[in-house]
Formats: sequence, structure tokens, C-alpha cells
Amino acid sequence: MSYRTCTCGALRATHLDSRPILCGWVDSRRDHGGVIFVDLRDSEGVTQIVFRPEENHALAKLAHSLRSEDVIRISGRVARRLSGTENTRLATGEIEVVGSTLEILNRAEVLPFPLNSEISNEDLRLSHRYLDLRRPSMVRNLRLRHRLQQTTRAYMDEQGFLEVETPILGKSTPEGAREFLVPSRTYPGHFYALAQSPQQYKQLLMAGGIEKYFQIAKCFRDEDPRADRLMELTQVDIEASFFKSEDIFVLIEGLIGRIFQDTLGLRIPTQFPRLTYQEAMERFGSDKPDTRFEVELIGIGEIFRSTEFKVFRGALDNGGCVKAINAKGFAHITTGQIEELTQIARQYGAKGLAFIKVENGEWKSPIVKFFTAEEKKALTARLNIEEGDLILFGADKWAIVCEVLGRIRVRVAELLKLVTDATRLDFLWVVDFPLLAFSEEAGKWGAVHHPFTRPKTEDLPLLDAGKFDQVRAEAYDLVLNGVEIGGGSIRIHEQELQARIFETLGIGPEKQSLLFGHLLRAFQFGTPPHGGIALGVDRLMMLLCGTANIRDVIAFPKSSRGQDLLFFSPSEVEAHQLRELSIQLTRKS
RNA sequence: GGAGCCUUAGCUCAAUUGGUUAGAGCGCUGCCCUGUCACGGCAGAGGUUGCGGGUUCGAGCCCCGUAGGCUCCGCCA
Repeated sequence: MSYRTCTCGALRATHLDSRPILCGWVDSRRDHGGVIFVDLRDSEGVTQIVFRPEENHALAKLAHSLRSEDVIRISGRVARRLSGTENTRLATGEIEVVGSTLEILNRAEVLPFPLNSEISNEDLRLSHRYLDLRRPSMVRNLRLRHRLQQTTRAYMDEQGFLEVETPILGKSTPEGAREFLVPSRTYPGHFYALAQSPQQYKQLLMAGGIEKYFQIAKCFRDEDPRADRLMELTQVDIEASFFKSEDIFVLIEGLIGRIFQDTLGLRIPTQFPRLTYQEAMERFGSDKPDTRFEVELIGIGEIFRSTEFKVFRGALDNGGCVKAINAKGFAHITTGQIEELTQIARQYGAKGLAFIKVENGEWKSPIVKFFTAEEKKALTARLNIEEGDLILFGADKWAIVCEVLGRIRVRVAELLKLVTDATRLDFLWVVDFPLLAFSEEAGKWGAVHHPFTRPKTEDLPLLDAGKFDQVRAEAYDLVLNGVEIGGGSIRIHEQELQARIFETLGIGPEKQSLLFGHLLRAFQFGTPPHGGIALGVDRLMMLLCGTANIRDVIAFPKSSRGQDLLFFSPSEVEAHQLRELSIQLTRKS
């Protein structure tokens, strides 16, 4: 005989007088001294069980001993609830099961935290994750994640893509994120690296003629976690041959549309707007702009072309720029808030944050005394300055000004609660990223996306001319509400061009063949033009679930310091394990 | 590698300027209660104030260190 005949979400008035067997957890027990109600919960729902002492005294006595989260098995008869006692909040609320047998499968101790309220003590949740997963919001999130993954597989299959698994144990190629190293037992002193992305494998699949590949891939990066990023991540990884950027956009717009339809039942635009990286930085001060609110960055260098104000003068003379944002109606900003914004400005490289408060027809500002009447007039027109406005300035190198004002723009929007429609979804593509960026720290050029990214064909002459900062890449990011949820590029498929890029990145011929010989060799045997993208499943899930905490969308996440509080990993290992791996510890903590 | 905030009962939190026996709500335990649905009522138990040290007549509160949680910068091709 099976454990149960139906789930706790199944019974309706149409089942009256049937004799079901149910299993589940005691969600709550209401003991009236006489009659006892038990809300029985399983993964499918909740059903009220009623035990009546006048029908079975011993049974009621046993039911009296039930406690929250005990696991039980009951049999009984489906009855219509007494008139007026139906529970409209339950799908099964029209009926109840009058218990005739009760079997206690496993008793539960008092839980370390309640399941019916949101709690903040995250280490407790993580150390008892199996209990936390019983909470309705976690159940919902995991179900949404399942739906996202099923929908992705169905859609990609329909589009003719082949799901191919690639190795987790890969080769260390110390470009990009720090890798997790895995010692080899059979090759002492040699190491695998956990895949930080299936990037090279998927390109080799293209060389292998697969043409259309996708995978829901686990990736590992040994970098410090953040609220929206852990060391382990899941990507929808996609690569296709004979695809241009345009083909990727269409494919992904379709996929994202299906995902939002199937998970939240939402229809979203079939095409997403596009913004170049240059324009995104100029107007929003971010390569992942949140376009749900205005407050754009406005260049005002022209107005102050011949200013005497030292701060602006210095920035302009050093080839920098002056920009401002108008935080409409924020003249009432407090001293503390100004201080906070100034901290942000400093954090991102500005020396300070100049501002003007427009109150009672007056410009209240420590800097306005340096402005001429003409400059004030031009500024008023350019920024549409009105009573009650707060103007915030940035004057420095272009990149710093954009970044600083971009960050301040986002904070101002939070403070002013400019996003009024919580359901709004602003998708956009950011395109034409720079190919290369100079790293002051490393003293050399690095790839903005990754070293396999294709330069835009029309910018190849700039590459030849050594104007590396001007070369744009055939690369794109997908942004939703100011969050980067994916990124990709068209790749290099020619051995010669790839070698040249490696050279530019400071990877000489010897190192090239050592680290990337497999790829360069493949390119010599007819690798087709190809490109792809990777979508961050965890980030996308956060947006779908409306949470700011990435742990809410992962069944067994690590803590913010990378520890697993349930298993307590990482952990020490026994000496013989280390001996087998030819590893000797230099430091014991 | 750096910075900030937090840690008091099982949980969420309070505790005036450093001053009596560290409180509340929920939960828990027992009793009462026959139509509730976060049932209700009465009573009770429950504390190494994360840990270690220091200052002080006196420390939950101040100082130093340490562990853990969260967040941010760097980092994340």
C-alpha cells in the first residue's frame, strides 16, 4: 500500500465522502480541548484535518500530542466544512478530512526559527537550510528557477540548439577571474582549474561543427562574493556559428520573452532598445544604465569654456570634462545626504562633489560665486533649472565624471523614490563596448570582455594603428533595470587575428601556444565565424523573484565569505589525502 | 588586500549618561477550552549579553583583540 492516495493540495468538494490517505508536515495545530484541527502541509498544498474525540477518543488524544513540523500520515473521510467555516484562502478550503487514523512518521523538535515569518538572521537560515527551504517564499523561488530552466531548454531546443555538457575540471588559463585549482593525484604538481566559464569549450564546439550550442552551465570564480554574485554561478551559455550580433539579439529577446511569460505570466517587449557603450556612459554614467528614471548626465563643458572656477578650469585644461545632473525637486536634501553623496563621489575617484540648491529663487551653493551671469543663464537653460532643484556637478577625467555622476544618479533615484512602478521592466542592449582597456595596475592592455572578442571590422585600422583605446568590440550586454543579466560577443575565428590580440594583451607566442594552443590550432582547420552570449541565471532569478539577496534564489548558497554554513566547507582534510596529492601545507591555521 | 554596520532568551527586538534582580512580543512547557484556521484563556520555564582581555567602585553599554553574519571598495577575461 502506498504512503498516500493524494496530495494536500488535491481535495475539493467533488471528493466528498472519498477516503483519502495524506502525508505531510503539521503546519499548525489548533487544539480546542475537544475537537482538534491540524493543517497538514506537503509540497502541493494544505488540507485541514479534523479529529473529533466523540468519534475516536484515543485518536484525538494522539492528535493532541502533535507539534509543528511533525511528519504524519492520516486517513479519513472528506467532508464539507460546516457552513460559514470555509477558508477561502486555501484551495482546499471548502472541505476538510475527518481523521480516522493517525500515524506519526517522525516527530520534530522545536524549530530554531519560525517558518511563517521573514527573518533576518541569515547564518541561522543557512545552517538549517533544509528548514529554510520549507518556507513558502523559498519554495516559490525554487519553483520559478525550475520553470526558467525548463523553459530555456524547451525554447533553445525549438530553436535547434543542442545542449552539450562541457568539463568542470578544465585547464588553468590565468586570464580573467581567479580560478579554483584542483590538484591532480595522477600528475603530481599539476592542477586542473574549475571552469570559470565554458568559453573555450563552446568555441571548440563551433570548430567541431555543432553550430548551435547551449548549456545551463555551472561556473566557478574565486573572487570575493557580493550581494548579487557568489563564487559559484549558473549561466545559460549559448554559442552559434554563422551568427551576427543581430541574430543573437533576436534569439535572446525571444528567450527572455518566453521566460517572463512562463515564470511570471508577463508579456514584455519583443525587441529591446539599444544603446552604445559611449552613449550609455555619456547619458547615464554606467555601462548598465537603469532607464526607469530620467536624471541624465548633461555635458556643460561648453558653458564653462572660459571659466575662472579652478575646479572646472583644471578639469577642462587637463582634457577632462564637466557634467552635471539635475535632481529635480531635491533642493530639500539634508546635510547628511549631501555628505553621503560626497562620500560616493570620493569613493569613485572624484575629489569632491559641487552642488547648487535652488531654494526661494536663490542658488545656495559654495561654488556659485565663481560663476558669471552668462554662465548662470546658460546653465539654467541647459539643465532646465527650476525652483526646488538640486544640481550636482562632476569635473574630472571623462571616465571618472561619468562613473561618479552615474553612481550618484542611482543613489539620488533611490532617495527620491523615482521608480514608482515596481513592476516596470526596462530591458536594453548595450553595444559597441571598447575592446581593450589599459590597466594601470598591471601596466598593460587588458580585454574588456575577454581575449576572444572580435574587434569591429571598421575599427581594425585603429588596431593596426595602435590606437587601442578607440577600438570597439563586437560585444554586447543585456541590461534589465540597471542590472547586467548577460553579456557576449562575436568571436575571433581566425588564427592570425587571435594571435595579434594575444600579442596586444602581452601574451607572447610561447605563452600563447602553452595556454591557448588548442584554440589557435582549431582556428587553422576551418572554424566558422561564430558568437554567443551567457545569461546570468542567478541575477535573472533575483529580478524575477524581486529579491536583493542572491541566496534567496539558490538552494544551498555559501555565505558572503564563501563558507558553507551547513556542511562547514571549506574544511581541513586528512594528512593522507594531502600526501596522495603531493601537497604540503606551508601554513597551518 | 581595505572599510563600514551588526552579534542581548529558541526567534524578533528593548534596556535613559556606565548604576538595583537585563525586559517585551512571538515561540516553548503545563493546565483549561468541542468549529478553529497565526484559535482563545490562565500559569510557568527560559540569559556565560558571540568569545578573550582591559579601563572602572561598578560594563550589555567605554577601549583593545578575536570569531561569525551582512554590505561596500579593490577584484569579478
